Amino acid sequence: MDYPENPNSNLGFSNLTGNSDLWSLDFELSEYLMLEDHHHHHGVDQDSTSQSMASSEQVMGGSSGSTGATLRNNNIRCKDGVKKNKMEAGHRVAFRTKSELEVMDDGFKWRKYGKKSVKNSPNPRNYYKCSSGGCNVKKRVERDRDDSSYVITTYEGTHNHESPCMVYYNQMPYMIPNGWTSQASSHSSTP
DNA sequence: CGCCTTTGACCAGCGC
DNA sequence: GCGCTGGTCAAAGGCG
Repeated sequence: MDYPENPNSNLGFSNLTGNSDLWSLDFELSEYLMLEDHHHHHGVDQDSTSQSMASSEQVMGGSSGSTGATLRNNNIRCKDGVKKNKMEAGHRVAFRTKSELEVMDDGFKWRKYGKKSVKNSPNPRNYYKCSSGGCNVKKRVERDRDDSSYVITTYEGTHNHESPCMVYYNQMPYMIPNGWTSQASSHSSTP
């Protein structure tokens, strides 16, 4: 496993191509959100994070406007925002995708640790955490309360390890749908 | 046998 | 201070 050093591999969900069936079903990126004080300018920076969402913009731009991305433009808002500074551990990104499956394989392995129902929403919210030891990345998945066909996924934190199964295609990280199962227990770094 | 989901309890922050 | 809401824990069970 000798992958080139790629700084933006922390995101994990960088590029979604039509390979993964799960995402390509109705994958349609209506909206992305970046919280934290990580204010980015409009398409100026070539930062790793912006690169990932740049590819996201391609998806949302390329898809037909049937969904009306701006329709729900103010639907999702950073309500929690930066109320607390304790979680400076990483960035926070929220995606709103159209999919029947709420659990999308982004190349990482997650362990569910909680489920709560949100007020004013008929659908519960699921809390996941990265299974890798020492990795504190958390993920929050809920369905849009207006359109239950949409799924809002919020990533929080930065992975301190590579994606269990990621192949680098040209310059872009490229994800394989579900192949990580075979090498889940490669090494245990925690004594 | 190990890892994962489930589910209620617990806790902390905020508003009133 | 109390209640609400959201986030996490942890025990117990399930599945490969």
